[in-house]
Amino acid sequence: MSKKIFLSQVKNEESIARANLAESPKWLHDVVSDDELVSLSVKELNRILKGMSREEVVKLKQRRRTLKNRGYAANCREKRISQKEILETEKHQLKAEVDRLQRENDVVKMELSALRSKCEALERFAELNNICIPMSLPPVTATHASVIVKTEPIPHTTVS
Amino acid sequence: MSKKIFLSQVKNEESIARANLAESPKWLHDVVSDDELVSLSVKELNRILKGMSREEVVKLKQRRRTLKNRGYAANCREKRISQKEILETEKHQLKAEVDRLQRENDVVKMELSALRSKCEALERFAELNNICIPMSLPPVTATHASVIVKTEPIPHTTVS
DNA sequence: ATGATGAGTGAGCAT
DNA sequence: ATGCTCACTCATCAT
Repeated sequence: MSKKIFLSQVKNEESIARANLAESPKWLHDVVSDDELVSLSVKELNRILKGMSREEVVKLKQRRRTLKNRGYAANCREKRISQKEILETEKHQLKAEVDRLQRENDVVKMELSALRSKCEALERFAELNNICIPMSLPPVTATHASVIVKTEPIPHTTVS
Repeated sequence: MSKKIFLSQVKNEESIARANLAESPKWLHDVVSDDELVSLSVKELNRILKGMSREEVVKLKQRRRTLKNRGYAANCREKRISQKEILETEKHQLKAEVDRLQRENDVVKMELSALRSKCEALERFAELNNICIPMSLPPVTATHASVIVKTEPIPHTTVS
């Protein structure tokens, strides 16, 4: 799913100082570096923990937890950002789709308008010339949707 | 624009302990509460600062800054959330618009299809009955957009 | 000085 | 134990 970030975390001087002075004595960092400590498996961690005092074990585990948390926080932020980007992408795609449909709609409506005028003109022409159009050809105002009618046989009846 | 949050910030026990012990001695909180301190104007703050030692002034100003920051952070989080909600709302609106246009499109296309069949039938009827249609009534395939184009001028020229 | 934001920390929840 | 997320603090940048 999401890319994991645990290595190469950057700490500013203040943080480093705090970490070194308050959380764990310098020599612990000689045993394992941050990057190592955070990526160790529990088995490997336990091997390193062998021969350490209770307090040392607690300190080291706490440092590991803190480093992990640092990574989790970074993931959390990255996830937040990428989700926002996804939302924006989807939004732009929908916007493009709306524009496309709007344009298509305009075109079809103009075609429809032109064709309707044409059809009405034909009917007026027929009426003026006393041509009787068969019942099977309904007036142009009818809008029952019969899409597949192109091939129907046209009944032709001549009247005057 | 955005609602400001400075009052009623919640701190957990650990934070309170840290604030009390490390950042400012208890008695400073007797002078001004957090809620007061954070909402004071500079003038009012200076009045309180009168008669305090340099160090006390610095401490109090730092506490004020920290409290302000707490509020800024809360605003920041809230802003993040509301912006996400805005994005989602816009997305849903666009989705609804797409659906609406899609439906409208379908309807218009069906009308167009039906009308086109109708028109073709009329012309075939005319041809079968040797009726001569005047030149001013072009064939149904022509689509010069003539009459009731209520939409704005879209830059598309040829359609069929 | 004030406000905003990225990164790091611990608390607390869920698995 | 691990992972996530919230609230907070601090550093840093902009106004």
